[in-house]
Amino acid sequence: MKCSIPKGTRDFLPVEMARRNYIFDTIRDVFKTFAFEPIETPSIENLSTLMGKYGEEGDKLLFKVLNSGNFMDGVDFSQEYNKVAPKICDRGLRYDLTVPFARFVVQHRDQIALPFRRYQLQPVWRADRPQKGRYREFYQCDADMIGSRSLLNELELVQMIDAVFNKLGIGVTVKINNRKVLSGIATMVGAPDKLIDITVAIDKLDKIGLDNVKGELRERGLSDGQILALDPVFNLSGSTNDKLAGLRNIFTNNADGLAGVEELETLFSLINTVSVDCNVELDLTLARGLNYYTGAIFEVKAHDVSIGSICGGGRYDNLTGIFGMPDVSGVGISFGADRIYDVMTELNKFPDNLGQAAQVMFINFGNNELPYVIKCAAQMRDHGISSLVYPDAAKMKKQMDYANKKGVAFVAFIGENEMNQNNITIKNMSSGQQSTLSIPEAIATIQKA
RNA sequence: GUGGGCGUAGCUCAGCUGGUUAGAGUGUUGGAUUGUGGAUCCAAAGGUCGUGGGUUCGAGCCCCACCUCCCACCCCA
Repeated sequence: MKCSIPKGTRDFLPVEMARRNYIFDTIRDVFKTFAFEPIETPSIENLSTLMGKYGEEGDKLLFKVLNSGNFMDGVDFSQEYNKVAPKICDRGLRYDLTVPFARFVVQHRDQIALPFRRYQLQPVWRADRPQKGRYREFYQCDADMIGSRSLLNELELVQMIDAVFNKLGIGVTVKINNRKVLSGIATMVGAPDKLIDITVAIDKLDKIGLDNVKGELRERGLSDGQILALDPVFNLSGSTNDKLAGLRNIFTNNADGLAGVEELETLFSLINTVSVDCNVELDLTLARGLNYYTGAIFEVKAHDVSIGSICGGGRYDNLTGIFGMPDVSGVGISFGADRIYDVMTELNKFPDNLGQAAQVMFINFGNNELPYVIKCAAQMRDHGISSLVYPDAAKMKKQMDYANKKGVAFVAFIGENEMNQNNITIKNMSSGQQSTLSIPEAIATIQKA
């Protein structure tokens, strides 16, 4: 039988786990220092919780879970797939952590104090076609604050992004935009209903160029006049302040747009009051497809690596409203641990002392010495030293070879001599040095190494 | 969902314009070496050449279909 795992999923070897945990630990530490508390939610949610939150594309990418039992009874299978699916699938795998979090807040509103800040490190699933940096199962590391409209929250998210990538040693640019500015633009050209179409097209500006963007806008149903009306936006240039000032002029009498500009002005002036090492820039072409965003939107790109964004997020004013708890605004970011892993691999940024199965391995000479060996190993473990007793009295070469491959720091020899004199011989595997010591001395030596 | 590329040993790959018994390196196992690893040498095991069909006297190689993985678009972490 040929064994394999489903498309877009991966196994992780011990080395990989050590590196992944290094990323998770780094992110978790930053979240904790910003006073976020952990929660978890189930892998499967009711499909009704998930559907319609991520746009048409997102609905297609949801993994749906087939009902159990006689789910085919009374279902008309001659209908289209998207009509049949909701009837035979009541549940689906979560697509992100933000929507389940909104559901969580509504459901547990009596047990949490607003404003509430939580972090959550869990896998999500998308039925995308896999490719570089895109998996069907991947981890998101989310931090969200809910129940506060203060832009201080946005500032702290930027500081957290800065802290995480600083610790990991990755150079990044944080791009910031505001959905209200985008909808202001849509209103300005007289196509508020085309907000998504306009943003998706504008998003591609740096990739396909102005002419192609205009072509795409035309395809998406904007008139030539409307496209022409966008020119003042495309012509904005200069510093962040210049662009924001330009937008103010464009947005006279455009309440939505002006509100967005004001938020951006406030956020950028806040950012200027703190010290941030990474690049932070205003990017008016940043759109982000998830259609629950209503205010600030963030996206983080790694320098020197061509991969999608490694972190993203934004403010959502009414996500809980869908579940029956209106007027609770939230804002959050999500770190893509798997992409960060890929970036760090490509840039060779992992520390090389990560992960070690055992600090000391006891050579197995046979049943005579074994009771003493077991006692020694127990003492080592009591002192927090990870210890391994080779399970079989195999040939010395084989045992040494194994210790070498495992990368254990010390090998312990306990034969007749050592046992009789209550000693232990330990060998440092990287230096090759070897000495016979009392057990407390050996413990001290290993702990020092 | 659309387009492109790949598929030969556990892994990385070679295999000539189609020719008889499919190779190397690495890894695995055993030995040289009975209380000492990384090096070297020897030996062994390991393949329905992605799957199915077709062309041919003859297919790993040519043709068709399907599958997989990779890459790009789309979208996004």
